[in-house]
Amino acid sequence: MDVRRPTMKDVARQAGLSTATVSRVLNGHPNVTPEVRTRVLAVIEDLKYRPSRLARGLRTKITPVIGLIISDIQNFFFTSVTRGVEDIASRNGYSLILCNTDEDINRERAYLEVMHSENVAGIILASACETGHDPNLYGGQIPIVALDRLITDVPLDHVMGDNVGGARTAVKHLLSLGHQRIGLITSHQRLTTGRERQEGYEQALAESGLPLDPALIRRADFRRVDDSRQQALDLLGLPHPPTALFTANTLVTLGTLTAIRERGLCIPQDIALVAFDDIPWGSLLNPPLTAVRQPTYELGTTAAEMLLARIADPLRPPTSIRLKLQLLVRESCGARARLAPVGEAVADAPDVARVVSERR
Amino acid sequence: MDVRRPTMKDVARQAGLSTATVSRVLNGHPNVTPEVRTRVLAVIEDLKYRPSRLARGLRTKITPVIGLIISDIQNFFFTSVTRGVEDIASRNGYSLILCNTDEDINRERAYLEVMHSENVAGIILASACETGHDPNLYGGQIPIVALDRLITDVPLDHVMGDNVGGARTAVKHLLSLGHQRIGLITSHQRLTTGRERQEGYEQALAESGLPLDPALIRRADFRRVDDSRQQALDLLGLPHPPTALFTANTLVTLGTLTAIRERGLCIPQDIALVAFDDIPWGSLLNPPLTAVRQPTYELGTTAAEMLLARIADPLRPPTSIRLKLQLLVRESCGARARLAPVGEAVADAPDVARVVSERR
DNA sequence: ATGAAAGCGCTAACAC
DNA sequence: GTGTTAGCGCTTTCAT
Repeated sequence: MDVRRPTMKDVARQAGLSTATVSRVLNGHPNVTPEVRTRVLAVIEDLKYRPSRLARGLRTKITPVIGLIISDIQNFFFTSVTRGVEDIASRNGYSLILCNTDEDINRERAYLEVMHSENVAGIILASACETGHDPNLYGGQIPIVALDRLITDVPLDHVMGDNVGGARTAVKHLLSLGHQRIGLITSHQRLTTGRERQEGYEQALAESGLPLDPALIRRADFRRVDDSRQQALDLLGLPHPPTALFTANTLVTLGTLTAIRERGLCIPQDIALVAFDDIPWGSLLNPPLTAVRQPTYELGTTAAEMLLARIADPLRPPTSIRLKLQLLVRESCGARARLAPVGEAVADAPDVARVVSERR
Repeated sequence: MDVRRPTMKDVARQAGLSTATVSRVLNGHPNVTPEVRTRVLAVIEDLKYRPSRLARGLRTKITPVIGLIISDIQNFFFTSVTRGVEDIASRNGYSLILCNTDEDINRERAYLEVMHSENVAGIILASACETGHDPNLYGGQIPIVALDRLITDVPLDHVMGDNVGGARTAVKHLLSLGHQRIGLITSHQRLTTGRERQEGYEQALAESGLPLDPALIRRADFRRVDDSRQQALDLLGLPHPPTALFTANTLVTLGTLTAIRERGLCIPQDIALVAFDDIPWGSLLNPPLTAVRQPTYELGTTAAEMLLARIADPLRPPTSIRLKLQLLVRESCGARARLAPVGEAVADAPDVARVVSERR
């Protein structure tokens, strides 16, 4: 048994042709007799020949692979985005290398190095930080689309949600419910997402003429659920505690819910909550979670399409897309959830979508 | 501005050496003067040179990449496994290509083709089916470790949880609570996981001398949450409905919980539930979820280590590892959760671990 | 329409 | 210790 994988040479020999012709068949070149073409195909089938991407990539300098670098593979936001990216990629003949940095800038760099040396066609990147990027690694000849997080020190294409608008709507919802003291638990300010969501929070308060109480704004290390929990406990333990909470990302929401539960508080009687980012189990919580939902899958497809466009035309000017978010109001008693559009209004969006929810 | 990436030749020229020497430096070869070594390194730094993995791979026939093929990237089970794989991989200088088949055997094949032609060092695979694998694709020269799901038609290494034992313990727990009519909602039987968990269910009943009521066993298309929901509704609507439910995987659990909620039933008063596979939000549900927990991260690290071992020694006999599972009993009132070891007892496992849980 | 041959960037004998 | 050289498997002129 021959342990060696068959090469193009083997195919050529067995078909009594040259490797050039085999290559032409493989690449759908016009100048090939149908007769020859079928013969080559037969031999390929027979030998179970599979072209080496390595060799091809080395020669052509292009590989049909795109890289996706995310910071938390456990986060529903990113896995959902990934599916979007993947669908567009595979539909266009690209395969996907997915890498998880765990919010570690060094791992991010390492993976970028890998992708450079693998010569991938393009990269979609949710960077662990906003600035401090080596232009050589990030601004090189390989196209990069920044996902979810703004990168300000290198000119790139961007795809992200309308964080400010989403946060503003979330807080306005709480305001409309009559809350006057609304706490914010967010992440550190290294990431634009955290800052933008805080911006939305502040805008909403300002628009209602409410003062900003710094004591109600907390930052948690958003990788450590326990830290969010602690911040929430602090907030709830204040002499004059907030009546509502806005949590700026999934991990913070998790920690906050844990804290609320520990304190034996009930939502919404004791404390109201609106979360940024929906979660798969949101409707099963008690009460079901009200959240600003990002169009995660579309974020993924959009980023992938943008990357493909840039691969096709490296010279097009950098573009930036903000996707509209929706506030998903789940009502525990009303047997329904309301979907309210959010952020920069877009004409073609439904004003209110209604989905039947669970009884309780 | 030179758009071309610098090559080894460029480095060699600028350093006044041959490419062979540069290569030696890069690969930590002994026969290099320290003086030369530092000079080369300086030039590399200066030129921002990065070796091409493509060329290297083509030449050496090995690439420091391992592939992980999973069937559902949205599933916590797999993302957690992925982190385990990733940690071991990167610790050993490998990068990870992650591919998502969406339970589609054709996508699985396509990705395997990709990995073959990328010449990856090895593959960890959660296959979409038990049999029907092309030995050419699955039994070729590239090492494969089967993860989570048994592959019976090709001899491979296996790493998976003790499904039978886990399911048996789950059902025994329900029996110990006094339940006599226990429903099972599982997946189709194409996958060994579903069959094995049913096996455990049946064993537990048999050991208690209870009859098997086929009406209480339901199969759902486990990709469609709504199907599980429907099966659960059916079960709950029976003239003589079960008093407890055992759900065999996460998606089924999701559908079942939705159904229970729709029916306005309360756990555990109206219906008891034990799930196979824990979920991140399990402790936030009301009541918190009792589940058989798989050691997901360890499943990943174990599979990766097994793969590395096989890469190092392709001739070692195929081995199969079953990891022990634990029943995680979360009690809503008792302010604590109990961890009971499950499956083939292993001596060094703690008998009972206690974690403080939330008040309610 | 097909073949010969060069070369992509790297490694590994083999010389010296 | 360092250089020379021959490929790895493929694509792509340039001939024919």
